[in-house]
Order: sequence, then C-alpha cells, then structure tokens
Amino acid sequence: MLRPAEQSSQTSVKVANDVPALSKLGIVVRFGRHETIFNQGDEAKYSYRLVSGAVRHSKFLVNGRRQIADFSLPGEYFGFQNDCEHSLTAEALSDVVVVRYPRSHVERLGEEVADVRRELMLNLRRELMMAQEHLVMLGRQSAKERVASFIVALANRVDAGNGDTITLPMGRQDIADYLGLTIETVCRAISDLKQCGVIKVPNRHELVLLRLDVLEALASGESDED
Amino acid sequence: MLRPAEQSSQTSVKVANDVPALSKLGIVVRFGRHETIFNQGDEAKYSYRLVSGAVRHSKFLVNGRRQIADFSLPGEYFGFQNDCEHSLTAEALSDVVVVRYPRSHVERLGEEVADVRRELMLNLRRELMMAQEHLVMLGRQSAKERVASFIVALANRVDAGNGDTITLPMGRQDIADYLGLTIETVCRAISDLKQCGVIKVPNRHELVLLRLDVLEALASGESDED
DNA sequence: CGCTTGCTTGAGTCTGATCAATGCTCGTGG
DNA sequence: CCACGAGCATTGATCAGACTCAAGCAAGCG
Repeated sequence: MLRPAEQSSQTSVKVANDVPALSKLGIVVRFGRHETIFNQGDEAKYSYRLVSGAVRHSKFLVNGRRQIADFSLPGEYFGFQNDCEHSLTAEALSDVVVVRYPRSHVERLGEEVADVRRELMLNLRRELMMAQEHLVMLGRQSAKERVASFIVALANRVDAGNGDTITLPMGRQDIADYLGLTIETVCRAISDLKQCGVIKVPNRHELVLLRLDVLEALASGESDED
Repeated sequence: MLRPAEQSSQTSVKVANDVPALSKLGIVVRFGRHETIFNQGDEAKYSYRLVSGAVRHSKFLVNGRRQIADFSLPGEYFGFQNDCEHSLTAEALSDVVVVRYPRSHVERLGEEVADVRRELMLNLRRELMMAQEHLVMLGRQSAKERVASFIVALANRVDAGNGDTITLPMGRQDIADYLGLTIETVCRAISDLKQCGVIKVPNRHELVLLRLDVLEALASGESDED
C-alpha cells in the first residue's frame, strides 16, 4: 500500500477550507506509520494540514524520557507555530496523508491577507490554551482523572456523545507519554473505568462511551466519585 | 504606600521599547500585593506590560487545586494571548506597576502595523514554547529536577550566573503550584540543594547560585548526579 | 504455527503527599 | 524596646498512589 518513503503528488488540492487563500500553495505528501515528519530542531521549512491518519508531537529528554505535547487529528493544522526551527518532533501514528505548505509562502500570505493572519493567530491561541489545560492535567490531576480528561477531550474533538464509539489512533504508551504516566498506570485506569461501567473497550483502538457524565465529573476533579 | 485599590495616572509613558507604536496607547496602573489584575473568564478588555513587581498567572480547579502557568517579570507583556476572554487569572505577587493597553487599540494596531503584528506573534510563540517546556517538567521530571529547572529558568531570565544572587518574588506555595508539587516537597528539594552546596539561601526571597553547572545537569535530567 | 508486538495484571518498592509540630521574621501594640 | 502574633517556611513521621519489575495474554503476521 503506502510506501514508507515520502511520496508526493504535485496536484494542488482544496482541503484548506478554513483558509481558502492557502489552498493553492499546498501539495499532498504521504508518510508511513512511525515515520518522522519533522524533528525537534529541524529548520521549519514547511507547515502542514493533516488529511487522514494521526500525528504525535513530542519532546525528548536526554535520558530517553518522552513527553507528548499534542496529537493531530484529520483536518487540523500543525507546524505553523515556529518561524525558524520546530520545537517538537512530529511522527505519524499511522499511515498519514498531509498537505504541505512552504513556510515562506505562508509567511508572505500572512503579511498580505488579513484573513490568513487572523487564522494563524487564532490557531496559535488555540494551541496555547490547549497547552494550558494540559499543564493543569499534568500538575494537579490524579492518574484516573488524567485518563478521564483525555477521553473526554478526545470525545469532544470528534464530537462524540454517550453511546458513541471513539477511535484511539495512538497506542497505550503514547497516551502514557501524553499524560505523564507509565503505560501500566494508564492500563489500570482504563480497566478501572471499564469495571465501573463508564466505558467499554471492544479492542485496543476503540472505546465506547457509556457514561460521559461520570467521565466529565472525574475529569473536572469531583473527588467523591469512584 | 501603594493603595490596594487601583490608581491610574493618565500620563502616556515610554516603556514599550519593543513595540514603540504601542507606547502612546498605554496608561500606568498600580496594583497592591495579592490584588487580582484580571480573572479567568473575564472579558479581555486590556493587555499589559509589567513595569515593576511580579505577577502570577494561574488556573483554578473546582476543588480548590491551583496550577500556575507562568510568572511575569518586569519588562514582560501579558494578557495579549486571548481576544475574547482571559484563560488565566493574573494576580500581583507584590505591589505592582503595569502599563495597560486597551485591547481594541492593540488589535487595530496589529492590523495596521506589521512590526506590532510580528511582535504579537513572536510573543505568542514564545509563550507556547515556554508552555511546552513546562509540560516536559510536569510530565517527566522528578521533584528535584523540577526545582532545579525552575531555578535555572529564573536565572536565565534575569541573566544571572555563578555566584550571582537571584530574587524569588514568589512564595514557596507559588513555586509548588507552578511545579505541580506540594510546598513541603519544594522546601525539601531546596534544602537538599543547599545541603549539596549547589545554592545558598540567605533568606526566603533570595538565592545564591553556587554551582549553576550542577543545577543545569539536574534540570536536564542527568540522572546519576545527586 | 510460532514469533513478535503491544496490552494487561500482579507484587513489591519508592517518591512525593499528608498530617503534625516547630521555627523564623516582621510588623504591631503594650 | 520588647512581647506577641500572624504568616510563611522548614523538618519529621507516616501513608498512598504511581512506578518498577515480572509474568501472562491476545492479535497480527511471516
């Protein structure tokens, strides 16, 4: 199917519906599962919009520890935040299709078109706010609360409600590295939630929301619930 | 001395050296120690530049837990990140002098002047990168490493080196809430560092850097050091 | 079919939280 | 000027939640 090596089709596409002015600049590029899209420290030559698949954005410490800052889902932009070099490593969680924009063009468009500018600004602000929520999770929530928050956030992002099944495009280790936990702790928290009848887990990559209300209570730290 | 109630002198000032175009818009405002400058959820009517004192930016959870996202030191801007409502509560750590800019004017200037725009963008990016570093700390560093990181970051911000004395404008509880720890753990970590001869602590609000190299090693997670 | 890869569960340990007591500093009033 | 008290900071003892290490399990694939 998809080759691990980067394949580009030079067709311009109409996926950038949020920023129509951008659409003409992008080309489609594919990455295989676990391929690196760009590395922390790389010169930020391109920005991206994710068409399909999922991407993780992480930082690595000297001793091999990893912190995932964010996941990208289809329709979302990434790689816009830095002008000179990327501050995060972006890797494909699965086979991935992106639209790639040369940064220099994006930059110029930003200077010239007010709409693009506003959109870029808005994007940055959204990311900052998400990072702030993430800080609260890592700094002040228990393991179970973090896992609940994670599920609720994911559900909101794909607009899922009670009874709906959501897909987890990332593995347990990725969730752990996002939540600042170990894989075992994440597993146990998920098992707990399963036990309590709050979720169902038909398989590794799927999750059925049974009691979104309980999850939300846990996520916001209503400590008396178990 | 400074009254707790907000006092404004309607003189325009020349403090915004980074963004000269802004300087004419600002007025000087004072806040007393522990006064709230704005609350999470408040309409973002103003942006600020800190002239003197220090400010903490925090999020509160329902159960009273608090996560501090950032501190502002003299010369720094804050309250620019949101267009509609503030996502963080800003409080004066000490008596504080700020220059206050009406957001609507900032917004307009941003539309019209490329320099201002670039500066605003840069500011947002800086904040996002700081938040990402913060995430790593909270997610993947031990208590001692976090405290070391905190000290190193502060030292860098005020451009202090070995032998220099740095001022801690915040209390221990604030440090704890920034680092996602308890006040006791922060104290113990500081005591440890004192014990190892890495820092000296002449009093609550001052700290002498004796071995910045060791602090940096700890901060970056070179696990063999103690 | 057996191997690999990733997930789950269990047992024991350890780091950091909690609870409790004491110390220090500064400002206020006798 | 000293005594007192408020507000933090520090230190100690104990506890618990999350980590580590270790084993077993399920699914996918060559």
